[in-house]
Amino acid sequence: MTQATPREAPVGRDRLVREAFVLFAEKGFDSVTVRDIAAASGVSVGLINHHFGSKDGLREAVDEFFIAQFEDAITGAAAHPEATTPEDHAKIIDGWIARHEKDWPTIVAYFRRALLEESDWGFSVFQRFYGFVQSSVMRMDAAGQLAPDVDRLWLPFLMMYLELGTMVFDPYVKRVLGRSGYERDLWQRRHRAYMTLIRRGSSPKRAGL
Amino acid sequence: MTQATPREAPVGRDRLVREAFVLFAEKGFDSVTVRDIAAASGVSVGLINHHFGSKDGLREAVDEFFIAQFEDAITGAAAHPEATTPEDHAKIIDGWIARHEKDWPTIVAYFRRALLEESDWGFSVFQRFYGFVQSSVMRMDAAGQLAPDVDRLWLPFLMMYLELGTMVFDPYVKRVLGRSGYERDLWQRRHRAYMTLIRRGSSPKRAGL
DNA sequence: CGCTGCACTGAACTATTGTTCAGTCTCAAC
DNA sequence: GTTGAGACTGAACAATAGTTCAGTGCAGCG
Repeated sequence: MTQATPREAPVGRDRLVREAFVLFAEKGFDSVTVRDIAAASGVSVGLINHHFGSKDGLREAVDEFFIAQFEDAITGAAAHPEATTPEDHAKIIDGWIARHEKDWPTIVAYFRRALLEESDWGFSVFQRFYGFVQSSVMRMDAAGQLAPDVDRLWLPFLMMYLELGTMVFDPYVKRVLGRSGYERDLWQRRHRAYMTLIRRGSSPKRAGL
Repeated sequence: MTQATPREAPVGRDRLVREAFVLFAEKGFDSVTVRDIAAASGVSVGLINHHFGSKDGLREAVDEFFIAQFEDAITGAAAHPEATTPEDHAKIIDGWIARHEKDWPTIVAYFRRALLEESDWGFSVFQRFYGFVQSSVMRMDAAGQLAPDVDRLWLPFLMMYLELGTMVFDPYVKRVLGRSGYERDLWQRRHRAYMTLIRRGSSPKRAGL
């Protein structure tokens, strides 16, 4: 309680969260045993329940750890109300990805599993991302950047599918193309393709059919 | 071996596959026990290993059962080389969905898991879907229906993301909107929004900025 | 020095789960 | 009627996993 408490960050707890994060991302929650995690962290099995009460408690801690990383991506984006065009909000996302380049594969893997499991917090991430994209679309609309016949309900979802789909289906793209869509040049091409599609679609200029 | 063998379709085996299909879709392979499946099917636990050798054997049988249903969707689509526009191929998909309306939620759930679990056959479905969409795009291109600056590599993937994203993220859409995106009116709206986006994008007519 | 609190250990415990197998029942074939 | 094959049963088995808990070591404190 006094200020300079000497043991404020139990080393075991910290290691457990980080190692569990990697293992959960790699193999999935059910397929990882507490003994795996303890071994990878170099601690004993008992420590997990000592700190987290149960394996599920550890999962919650890992989820919080993961969300904390996303936090600045979402709130950081919301802190840019001047972002009105798709370019703007895509740039914010790209910036965040660039900052997390090192552990990007692990983040993608964990996120995939979170979506699969339909956990509450997975939904909360989805929901906040939706709020971000949707308000972005509303601003575009207010600025007269949206054609009148565009569906205001579905457009945000479709934009999210393009963004999240890139993430979720990247393992398959990798197997089709032989390389990840997140490799720099491919990613930049995807970026342009996304912009083009959102703005002008795929039909040639002369009156779309 | 003679022609009219009386017990050609063991009732137990059949029920096990169908019930396991539903349970796997609902809760995921790992979360379903052989006892769950046996109880739901009204048979004994031993029967599973009698017919399938192991729980994994049952999974393979369920996968085959599932793929068999998709087979006609893919090959049926490939059997329509006259389909050139996005409308055409969307119509084929819609037709298939309509034919499977009854067990559509289960199919979506199972497919979701297959894609997110990165199973080999999940990839093969992705790959074939890619082949279908990609050749469809190539035909559009040949027919002069593609703007010159559209990225030929990414467009098929982006189109797939819109299609598969609707499927994979539907549970979340359901929680945001309170209804599934596959309910008829929403689905039709999404269909139009998809078409509009693919063809003309979201910008107003007067030269998209 | 003794006390207290806390991180940490690891053997033991318990529940669950996939698998096995000896045996039953049914039905077609001879 | 006997036989054989295959569907089917369910108690028993063995492995695995999450959890418990008595105990250790150490750091701060009076």
